[in-house]
Amino acid sequence: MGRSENSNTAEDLLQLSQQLCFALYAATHAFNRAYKPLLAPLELTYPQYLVMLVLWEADDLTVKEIGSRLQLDSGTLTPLLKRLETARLVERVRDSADERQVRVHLTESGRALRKKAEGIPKKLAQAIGRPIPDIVALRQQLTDLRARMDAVAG
Amino acid sequence: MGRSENSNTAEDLLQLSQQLCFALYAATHAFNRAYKPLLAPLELTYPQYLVMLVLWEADDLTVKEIGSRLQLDSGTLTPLLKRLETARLVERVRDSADERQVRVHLTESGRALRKKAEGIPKKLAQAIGRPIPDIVALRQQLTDLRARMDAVAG
DNA sequence: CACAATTAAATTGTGCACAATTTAATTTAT
DNA sequence: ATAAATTAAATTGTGCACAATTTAATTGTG
Repeated sequence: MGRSENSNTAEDLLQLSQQLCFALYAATHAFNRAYKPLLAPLELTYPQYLVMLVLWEADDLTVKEIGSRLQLDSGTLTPLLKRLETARLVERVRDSADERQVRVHLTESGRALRKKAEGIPKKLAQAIGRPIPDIVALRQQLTDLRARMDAVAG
Repeated sequence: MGRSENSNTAEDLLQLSQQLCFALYAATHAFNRAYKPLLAPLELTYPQYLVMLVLWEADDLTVKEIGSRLQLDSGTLTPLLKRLETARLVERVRDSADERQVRVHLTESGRALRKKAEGIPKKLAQAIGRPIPDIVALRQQLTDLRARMDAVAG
């Protein structure tokens, strides 16, 4: 109000970036809530689902390799992978060639779960309810944003 | 590859929406990592910072009111607010008119902290490093997305 | 008025996320 | 070959996030 479009003050700028952070934070939580009922039949949490997606794409990875794909460290992954092992979806075995590494591979039921998971993204896409190009563009913007943030935070 | 732009199969669509979810998830975590060093001097976590932003905008709110602004429930807020109280940034008092409610208000040092926080969004905006209209557009898209997700998940 | 239903916080329990440290194996540079 | 440095997981501890339950106060209804 009373300020032209081309004279963004420092305050405007600050406020805007705050809103972006909060919008991101809120959208992520809303997404997680939307995923919950879709993942419930598989008895997976969203982070567990991400790990399964990674393994469905490339099986038999080390904890480190899974971590680099999802930007998570062993402090997060070790207990998560133990839960997946307890659920008989994966097995964790020390690499005999390099005993520091633990290789994670799918069990038969881990591979079988993929079938049950196939319907999920479609339902979620319906929930998003936007044209494909919009989804692509938004995804790309978020990926760029992440790259910038990573560059800042290391 | 070998598929025209206008023939998105069900699989494409599924894959795309998966990527959007993951991009959102990854961008949020990258944001949190970028915030950490900026919030460290204030000794606040990002969720604590969000609560302080809410209170700086409108002081003396009930736990419920804070929760509706941030989409968080008492299970999350009660321990967080107790930590802010321990840090002497807020005080929690039962409402004498309705003893079920707890009103949260800033202390003098809670109000004073705002000065130290003022520099943060600017640094973050620099980290984002994009033109204002792009930030506005992205924020709007995320807000819309959240609204759709909330509509689905209740 | 009494009592059922509702509401606001708090509590309990599970599961990330991440910093910091520890343990053990491997690599590198003497 | 051996000591130092590096690497991969695991562990420890803090702080969300959220479902489910509990407690206590208030409101609504017969």
